[in-house]
Amino acid sequence: MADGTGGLARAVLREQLRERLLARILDGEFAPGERIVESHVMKEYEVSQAPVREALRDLEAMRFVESFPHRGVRVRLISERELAEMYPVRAALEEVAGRAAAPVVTDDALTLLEDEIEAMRAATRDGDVHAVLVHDARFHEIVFEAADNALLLEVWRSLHAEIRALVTYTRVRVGLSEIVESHVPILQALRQRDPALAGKEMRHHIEHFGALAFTEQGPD
Amino acid sequence: MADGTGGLARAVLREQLRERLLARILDGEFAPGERIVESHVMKEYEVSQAPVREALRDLEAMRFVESFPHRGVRVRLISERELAEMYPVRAALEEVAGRAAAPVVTDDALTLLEDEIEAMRAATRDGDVHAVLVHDARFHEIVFEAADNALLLEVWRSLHAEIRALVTYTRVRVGLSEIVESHVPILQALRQRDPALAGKEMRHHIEHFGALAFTEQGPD
DNA sequence: GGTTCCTCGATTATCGATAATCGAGTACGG
DNA sequence: CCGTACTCGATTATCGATAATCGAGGAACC
Repeated sequence: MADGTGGLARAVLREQLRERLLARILDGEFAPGERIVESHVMKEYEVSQAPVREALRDLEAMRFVESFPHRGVRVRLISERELAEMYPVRAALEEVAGRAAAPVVTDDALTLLEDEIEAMRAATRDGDVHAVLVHDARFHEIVFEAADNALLLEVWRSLHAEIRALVTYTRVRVGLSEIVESHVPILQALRQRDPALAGKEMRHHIEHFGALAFTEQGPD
Repeated sequence: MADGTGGLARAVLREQLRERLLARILDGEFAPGERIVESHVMKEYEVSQAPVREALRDLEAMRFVESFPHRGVRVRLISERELAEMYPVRAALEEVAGRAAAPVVTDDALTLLEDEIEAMRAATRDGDVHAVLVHDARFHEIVFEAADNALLLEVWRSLHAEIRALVTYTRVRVGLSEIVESHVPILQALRQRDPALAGKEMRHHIEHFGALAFTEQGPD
């Protein structure tokens, strides 16, 4: 990071706090449902209340936390219902991204996508579910970036909290390698620069696993 | 408003400020590109800086304003490019909403939709473009509400700034009544509770006018 | 003449302190 | 016992003041 200070120092405090708190949420240090108390954060980072509040407000806009007047902020607890609601939205957005990306995707981006698939395969061999899902998310993000539509990318990113929550919820009984290999047709469609096909593959990819997550109850 | 006080008093200041500022942005009192200076707002509403900053941050999350560190906040200027980027995203979301709403739409909601169409017709007779677009937006919002998917509704609302900008940009050469009447097939599809058809009509509705707005250059 | 440095008014970012609000625990009356 | 009213510690919301930063304009230098 080349921060140089080892602590908080450069740039705007609010932004640093936001990043730090986000990292702690993603690491699970702040568990879902847990309160984040302004005064505690103040003391911990030795800053005053204003930047803490503003950082928390940013996180609220990013849907990672929720707040109620006079009752503070807590890490958002994403219900299965909300996760189920996400699937049709995400499927639609992914289709748009696939369609938009196909005609304009660069060879560099295609290489990056291939790298992510390889990384997923490696993680699968190690049985590292978390790593698979991280590279999975990154794969999709690359497609959205390639689509060259800033608004589309931003909207997709606003689902980050929900997508991230999959990592927690997913007691996926589907084989990891099935997830991984299902990315291949997407990459192929993009290679062919076929918008309709790329869109279709993206949509099916999401819908397929969405359906699995909520209809199948694997054994335990 | 039934505020009772005539000024700012009840509920959380930040929220009141947010609503007031938003109203002024939508009314065009704060023009796109114009700066909003914290100290001026402070004095005007006789509040301190913190709630003003937080209200502005909310508006930033809602995409109505943008801010840069140490350089303050300005009303977001939505370019034609961004507007063009919005169409595929919006079309996809509207299709999802139509599909989701069709099976579960209530008779009350259908009545509301009909009322909006009537209101659009009345506004058309008066030649009131602004009113037509307001009822147009409301029509779509009702469909999203009927879809009973909180996330979908929230995502759609996050495009509010862009949708609103259409009002400004739209030098639509298309006849107003064409816009208005193009809502009728949507309502019909919803009445029939046909998800695929409702989705298709919603998508076409958006794509049609999106295409018009950016390819046709009507006479002046 | 043009570039660089500096100053200064305006504005934003942060602070420390106060006021308002909440919710759990407790005392009181039935 | 049960429900209501009250108290109080914890926390959030707001304030007024200070520190940091920015951009425009002017002076000094090449």
